Amino acid sequence: MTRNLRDWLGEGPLSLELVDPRLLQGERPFDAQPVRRVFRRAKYCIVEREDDAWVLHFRMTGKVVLERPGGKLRARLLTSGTPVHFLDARCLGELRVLPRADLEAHLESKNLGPEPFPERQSAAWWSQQLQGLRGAIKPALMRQDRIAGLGNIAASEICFRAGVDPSKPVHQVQAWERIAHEAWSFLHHVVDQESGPEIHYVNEVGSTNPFQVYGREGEACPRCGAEIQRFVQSSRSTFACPRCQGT
DNA sequence: ATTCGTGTTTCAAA
DNA sequence: GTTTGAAACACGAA
Repeated sequence: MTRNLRDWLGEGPLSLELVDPRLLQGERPFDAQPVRRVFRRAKYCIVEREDDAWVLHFRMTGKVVLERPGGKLRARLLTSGTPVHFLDARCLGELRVLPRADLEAHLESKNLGPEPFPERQSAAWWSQQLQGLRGAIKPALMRQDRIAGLGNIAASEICFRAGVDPSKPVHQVQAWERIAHEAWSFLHHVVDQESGPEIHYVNEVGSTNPFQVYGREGEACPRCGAEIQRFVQSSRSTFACPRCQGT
């Protein structure tokens, strides 16, 4: 979505049409200012204008699209060309606007760990980033302050691809080499595959599930055919193959 | 008709 | 310091 936004916004003047006032926090960016930069940090998408910075978070159901097929419209990003629509079914997404000078401090305050993507990180790096955590590996992979950007789906998928039991305590994990490889491989695969004018979430009507275990409770494991299990860790659904991952 | 669960983060409490 | 649970929200499915 960040890449799309970069393409769609270009470098010309940008302003905001606010539809749902709850979306916006901070300043009210209704003037038009040229776009300087669009980039991603963890799950935040940042649009820098001449004087301010917009920090977008899509939470679980937010998205930006050019055409508006349906869904709850929360704002429009207005350029000299086609407007960009911020859709958000559950209305948990947010847009924070702050002076550009404050951006660095703002991101700093989030305590985000380093990025596992797009550069490939080593087994030692993964092991080191999660070092000292008491709990299970799957929730640990979602710790934004240790490694930024992995969410509930990625954590399940990476454990599956690496053949690691999501419940295994971090300190007992040996398969860091496989985790490092599969994490990178999954992220590239999913970004590649999900690229396009609109991101489709798994739960949306008419979308097909592109994942190997996530959302596939009761279905056959793509590798061994055993039934995929669902269970809860840290109040989030985990999906895993009991045979491949030894759960 | 309620309750549940939901690609997340943050804050309080254990 | 670390981990867990609830809340913010809307809505289809159970």
